[in-house]
Amino acid sequence: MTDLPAGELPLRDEIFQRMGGLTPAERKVARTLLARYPAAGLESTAALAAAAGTSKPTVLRLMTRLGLGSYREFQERLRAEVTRSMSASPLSRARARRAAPSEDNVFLRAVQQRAGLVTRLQDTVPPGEIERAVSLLAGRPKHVVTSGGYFSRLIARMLAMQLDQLIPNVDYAGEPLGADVGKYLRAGRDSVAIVFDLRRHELASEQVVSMAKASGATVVLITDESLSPSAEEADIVLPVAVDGVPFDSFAALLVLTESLVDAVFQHAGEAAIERMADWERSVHIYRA
Amino acid sequence: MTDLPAGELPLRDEIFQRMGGLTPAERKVARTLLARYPAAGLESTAALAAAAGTSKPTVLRLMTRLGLGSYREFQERLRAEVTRSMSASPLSRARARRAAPSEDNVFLRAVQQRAGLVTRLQDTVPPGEIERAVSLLAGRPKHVVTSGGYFSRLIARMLAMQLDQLIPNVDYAGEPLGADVGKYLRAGRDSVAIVFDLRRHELASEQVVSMAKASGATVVLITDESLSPSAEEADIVLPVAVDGVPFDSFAALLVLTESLVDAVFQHAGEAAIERMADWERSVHIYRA
DNA sequence: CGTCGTCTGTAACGGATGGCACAAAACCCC
DNA sequence: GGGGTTTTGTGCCATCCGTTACAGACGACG
Repeated sequence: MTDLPAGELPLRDEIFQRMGGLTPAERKVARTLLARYPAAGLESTAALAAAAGTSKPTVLRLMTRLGLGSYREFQERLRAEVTRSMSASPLSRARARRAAPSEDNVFLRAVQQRAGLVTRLQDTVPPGEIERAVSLLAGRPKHVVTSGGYFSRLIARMLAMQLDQLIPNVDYAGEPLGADVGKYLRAGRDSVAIVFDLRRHELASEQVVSMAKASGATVVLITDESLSPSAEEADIVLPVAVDGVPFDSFAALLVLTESLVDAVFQHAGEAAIERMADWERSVHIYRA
Repeated sequence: MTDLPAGELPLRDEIFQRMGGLTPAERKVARTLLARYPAAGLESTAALAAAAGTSKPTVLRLMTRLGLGSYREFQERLRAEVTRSMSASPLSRARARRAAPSEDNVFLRAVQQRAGLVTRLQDTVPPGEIERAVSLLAGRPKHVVTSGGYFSRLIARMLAMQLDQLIPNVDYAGEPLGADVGKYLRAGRDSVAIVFDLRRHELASEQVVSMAKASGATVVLITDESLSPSAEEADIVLPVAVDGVPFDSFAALLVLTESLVDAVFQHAGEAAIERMADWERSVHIYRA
């Protein structure tokens, strides 16, 4: 009963998986489709295009590329999928109750919740997007800058420190619109700007992204699942789950950046190892 | 479970309940709506009318009678409901992952490894130690200072920022042996010093712990499983798993601190909420 | 049987929709 | 740097949409 026709994944997964082989504008559509699933796909082409920041034909081209026939066919499949998923919903209600092991230990509950966020990372970040980010960073960019919002800047800083061990010319911009503006103006065609912008999106991040784009840099945006407004301008978007009660958590964010660095290391090989050796030699910390 | 705005039942229940007060033709529409929910409602008025064996205007009259404004409004509500319901059930995801091309993905391996570290947190940190740490911080200490090593200072800083939202007089000491030494000398009998010292333990951390102890502060040490040398002097020791290849990970460390903050918040109650409100009021970040 | 009120379908209208051809723009590779 | 290719947006059309006005159908009650 839960079986689908052979080869027919749920649309969400189909899109998720094939994101790598899309053109940039198509990818923007795919992103908003996943971010607001399935509502975004049940609206009109015009509405979807507007939400994604592109045009109607791009939406239609996405459909043809995914091998779904017309947009109407796509919507029909979506509706069928939704109906199937909702008629099975009494089940999911039971799951939800079981998933909440009502332990009165506040701390452990917080830990488990965050462990869940980390696990979800495999679902929120499209593999294709990661791959692109990794080869971008491992492909000897001339210059890499990171920056973030009020809290997320700390993760940005950590990313910069870790990345700096692997590749040259990595900078952290604490005040991208102030004292550190030069680090962005220096950016050129193969620079990379990594921008963090999480929930309660800050106005400044949009300006930073625009500035980076304007100077020709490739922009990697790391944001929450609701997608920062800057997502429209960014070249690569890595969405991350951060929601928790009462506080949002950076757990998945940190794991994402660490794993990104890890992957870059594996990908860059020789050069990275050499640089790490240099690093170890010149930066000396007094050990116990 | 899923709490809705007051008075807003799921549309399905709303229709079901008010079926009695409908005209026969309207009831036919309602029936097909319920029979093929929600797909039938996401199609056009013409399609729905045809499926129900009536005419378009009847469909529209149903909407007005149910107090939903236009048909488009109705569809919008339906879409929102569907989205909410589907984002709560990450049921189908596992399939997609299994079906994915089995490139032994470096990134995913890194993520999973870190997820493991977070899970192990429940075993590495003694519950009693956590409990003591929490009641220490929630017990209105006069003063709290955090500091860390070369990398871990970033986590220390984050902890300070988060804690600062809950309790007064929280400081981060970037250079505990340099410019920020005053923050430690100020410490008294009920001050708390939180020190991070991870693998490749740094000499400086021992000095910091000694200094804090000397001035009467209670010392909380957060360290890796092999235990920092400073563990001997510390009052509370929270061990955390950090080991990974090729790099150690701060994932569990961050989760520990966040969850600690979470627990302190739950424990401190009223006072913390009040302080958070103040914080929210005075610190304003420009949002998008 | 006629009249009233309610219920329902037909017809028509403006606006929005999905789809398409075509030209501009961006990109890439010699 | 420039030729060729890919990618993307604009303008347009036929169609379908949601909505409204209107008139016929039905039933109740005098």
